[in-house]
Amino acid sequence: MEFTVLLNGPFNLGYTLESGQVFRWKRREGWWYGEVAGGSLKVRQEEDVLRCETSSDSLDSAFVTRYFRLDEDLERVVSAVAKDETMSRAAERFYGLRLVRQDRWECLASFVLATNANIPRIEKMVGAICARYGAKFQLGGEDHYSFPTPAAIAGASVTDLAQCGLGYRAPFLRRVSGSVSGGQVDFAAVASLPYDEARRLLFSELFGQKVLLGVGPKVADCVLLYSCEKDDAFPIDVWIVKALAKYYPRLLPPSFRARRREDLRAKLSPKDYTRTSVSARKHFGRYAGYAQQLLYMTVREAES
DNA sequence: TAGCAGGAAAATC
DNA sequence: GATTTTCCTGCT
Repeated sequence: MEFTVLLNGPFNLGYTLESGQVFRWKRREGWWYGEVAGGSLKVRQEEDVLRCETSSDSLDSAFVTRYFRLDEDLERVVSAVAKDETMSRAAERFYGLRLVRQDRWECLASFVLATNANIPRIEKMVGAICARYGAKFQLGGEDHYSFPTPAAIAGASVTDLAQCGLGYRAPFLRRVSGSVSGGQVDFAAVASLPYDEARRLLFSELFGQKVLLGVGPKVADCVLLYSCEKDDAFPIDVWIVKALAKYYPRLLPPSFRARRREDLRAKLSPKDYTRTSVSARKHFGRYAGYAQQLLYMTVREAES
């Protein structure tokens, strides 16, 4: 199916897909190709129009609008976030960057794999589990694979999963898949609750065991921000630590700053993660997640 | 609560 | 080509 979506607010497809929120999009000859919702979506931006081609009728303009959150007022977000020099420059430099609304299960599984990895590596791992456990479909003479269902991964052996280059992540992914396919994760409830309660739900325990083993504060924040519309979630990865140290040192705990002066590789302890999260969310406000995304882009560009 | 293992690939030197 | 780093979490 071919169609166009008329943009009635700021949007930049490239910034949005290159900001590390999604792992199944590739740019080729001016087009972006992504596997979403069990099908394929081919998109390019022509100023204020998105030109789309999709593999199924369910991937329509309503889906695209929903996925890219095009019905939301980005100007309002920008004006709320661009309160100082750093943020207004970032908002201008990466104007049109949006958070997407991706599939919750896919987002959870992807970020469980994201520990101790970089983006090319994550894309490789995700691609491998899709090719092995996803449903195959054809488009444009090519094979494509949908993201596997939780049951498909839960039914695999850890050894088989490890074959996809997951390493120590394989048992975590399988456990998480089992919890999700077993109905122990109520994503709808997570999405409906405010940040703190939603977060608690992701950390809930059953028989004294975490339901989602392998999901710590960072992964939880990513799931809340990228798939549950918690725009005030503020995931803190190594890049955000760099950005905060550079532009907002006062948001980092003094003790951590001291340690980091000794060793630039110093990592946030769980306690420091919480402290930083609280101060950053307070500082950046209800759209802290957008601020985080802009900081990420800014510091990545500055370091490259 | 601090330190460390985990595991493979990318980035860096 | 070797070393370091990489969108971290769990365990001791």
